[in-house]
Amino acid sequence: MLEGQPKYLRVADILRREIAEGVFQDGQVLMTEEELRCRFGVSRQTVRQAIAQLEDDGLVDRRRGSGTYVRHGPRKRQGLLHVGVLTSYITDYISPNILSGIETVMNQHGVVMNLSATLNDPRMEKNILARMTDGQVDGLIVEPCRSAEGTPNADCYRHLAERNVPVIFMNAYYPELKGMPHVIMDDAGGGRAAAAEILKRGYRKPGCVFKTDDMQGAERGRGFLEEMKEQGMEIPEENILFFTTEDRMDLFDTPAGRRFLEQAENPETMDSVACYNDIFAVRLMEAMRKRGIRKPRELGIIGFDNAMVSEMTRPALTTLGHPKEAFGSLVAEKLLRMMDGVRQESVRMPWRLVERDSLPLVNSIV
Amino acid sequence: MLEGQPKYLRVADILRREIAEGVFQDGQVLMTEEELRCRFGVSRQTVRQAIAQLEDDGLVDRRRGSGTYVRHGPRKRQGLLHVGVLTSYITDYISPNILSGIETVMNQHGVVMNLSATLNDPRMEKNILARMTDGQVDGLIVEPCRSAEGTPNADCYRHLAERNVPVIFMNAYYPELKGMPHVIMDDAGGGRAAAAEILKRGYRKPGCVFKTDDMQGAERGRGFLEEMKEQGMEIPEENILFFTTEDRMDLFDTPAGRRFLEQAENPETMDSVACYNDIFAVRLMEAMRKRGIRKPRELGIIGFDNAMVSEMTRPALTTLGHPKEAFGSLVAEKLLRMMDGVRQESVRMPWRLVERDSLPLVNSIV
DNA sequence: ATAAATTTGTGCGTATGTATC
DNA sequence: GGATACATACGCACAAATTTA
Repeated sequence: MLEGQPKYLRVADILRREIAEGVFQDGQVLMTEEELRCRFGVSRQTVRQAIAQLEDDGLVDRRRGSGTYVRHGPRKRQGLLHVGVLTSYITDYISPNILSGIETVMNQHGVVMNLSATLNDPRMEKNILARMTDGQVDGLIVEPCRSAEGTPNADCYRHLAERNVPVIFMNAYYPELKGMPHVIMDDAGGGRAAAAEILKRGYRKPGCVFKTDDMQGAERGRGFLEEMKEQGMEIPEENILFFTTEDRMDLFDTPAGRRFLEQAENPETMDSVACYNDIFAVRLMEAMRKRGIRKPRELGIIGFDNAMVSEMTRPALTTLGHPKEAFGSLVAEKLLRMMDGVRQESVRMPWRLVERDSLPLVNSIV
Repeated sequence: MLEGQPKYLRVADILRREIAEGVFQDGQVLMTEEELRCRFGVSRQTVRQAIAQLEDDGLVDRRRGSGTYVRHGPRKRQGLLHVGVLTSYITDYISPNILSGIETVMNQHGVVMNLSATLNDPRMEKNILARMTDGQVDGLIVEPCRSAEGTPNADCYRHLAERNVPVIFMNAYYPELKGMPHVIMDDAGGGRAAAAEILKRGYRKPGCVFKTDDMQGAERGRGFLEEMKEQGMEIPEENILFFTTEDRMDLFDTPAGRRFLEQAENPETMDSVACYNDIFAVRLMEAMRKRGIRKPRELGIIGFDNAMVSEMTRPALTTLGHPKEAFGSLVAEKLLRMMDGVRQESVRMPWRLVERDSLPLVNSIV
């Protein structure tokens, strides 16, 4: 055979491309085996072998006595609807709360949930998407990985879109995927709110710790610094600590982390810190306590998310509260509506300040 | 064709079974297409169609010019391994803790987790299994539904076994599925421990509330009643409340539940209760408090699982502690070993009494 | 090292079965 | 019932890869 490739694969490729290009309408389509036999000048067996490939890919349905049908849009399943959920982690931090909101709504609607963790790794994301794409789900909720960098998996998402599998993003989104809605927190606004609160409470030497490889961190940091600047507060570079997923485990043991801690030890150079989230707020407290040079109370700290830990630390964390369960429910409900064919707009939810003990008024510090 | 089934499927089934039974050794095996043609008296094409099925299931490898090889042990995948996890609920009660243990281990081994909830409904279970069976996962962790009644989905599990997908059950198991290992708590032993503890602390009018449609509840109840009997304590029927998943939401609003509460209100008829788990222990406390007739402190209560709520109630719950994270990790590790082809034994883990305030010594009651 | 034999892969023709319209 | 279209089944020929003599 010319080209080395067997005939049936070449036929399959041609048909695959034509289907992708929309040559065939959605209803009853694809020529009969007999027609294809004539068109390509091969035997009917070869045509069947080619179509078997397409069927494997979920591109066509063969119905005995009726014909071979092109399947644009999601595979019609008998029985229950299935929804895929991709998060960075399943049982970490506030994920269980968000998932609980999603699960509740899905259960109410009798929809099966299928949950996988990406560990914030785009390769993992690709791998899971590949299976989801294989006609496995009727809808998809995704928490992006390293959203500040865009995604190498845009093709996978476009592929889902081509099959009419609705996708909604939560907590962040990939800017290159225009058509897909998202539900996020107002991260830039949260950063501004944190800055405003720090200044309102009388702090004059603020610092901050923000993650830079996801959209949430980048936006929170941007908002924070902009608000500070607009209110006339210049923050020296040494008081700013940026980090990425890589050093999330031992941030305050890195050179940059240690330099930051030294700044934070001295009340003359730093009197308050806005932290990417409650985990890092707690880690900062621990690191300060371990060094034992300043009492934690002497450094004002504000976190993000209002995670469980924020209630349990001493002093209890002042933080911007993430709606968690309500957030998850909203995402789930929007996805269900999309699965009903109703277009959904993106949503940016506001933060709510949760005042506890870690960011006291300046003159109340002992 | 006789039997309605096409020949190629029947040939495939026979071969599948023989592979499962180990008729073929692992190295070079499976007879050649020509031999199979003679053996089954069908054409070579039909044999090839049958073998194509097995190949789809990942049971055999075909190598041109060489032969068709049986693949015992897990399917070699390109890319990552995928593990399916089926639990009753994802975010309820102690599930997140168990899942966290599983997730940690899976992440350490670079295995993708795929999580679905059955809502304790065998139909849901079947639905999810059907997709998992479709060559989607390399291993499966299952928390059974209504395990006391056996399962209508035994076929699905056998189907998985035939395809060399290892399955491990947790918290309970289906007795009809002999070959598959499980990791469970020693529920009967826990029931006995609860009974012994109640008597040791001087209670003389015990009652109990147990679920009957899952193995855990049935075993806990059995152990409890047996231990009581062996220690010479007869429990009147009115002090025993059995229930099923259906009335889990409003147990103490059912006729039987209300009768039980009336018994519990009177110190002469009941002075202590062993509860199926911590949720029902808390519900019982609430129901008693709502009726307002006795102070909760006057009724000794012991729960199961050491869930988060058990620390937060007043009085804090005395309970038998479930290892949760360690339990999940153990399950995950065993499954991974099974995926490496190492047979695993079932495990029954012991309970550990967590003494708090809800089951005080009798003479210390005010 | 080469040739021959073996084994799976590809391709075609034909006949018949069965579901759908 | 008849026409149509996919499903199953068989036989044959040759190609390509591997193993064996």
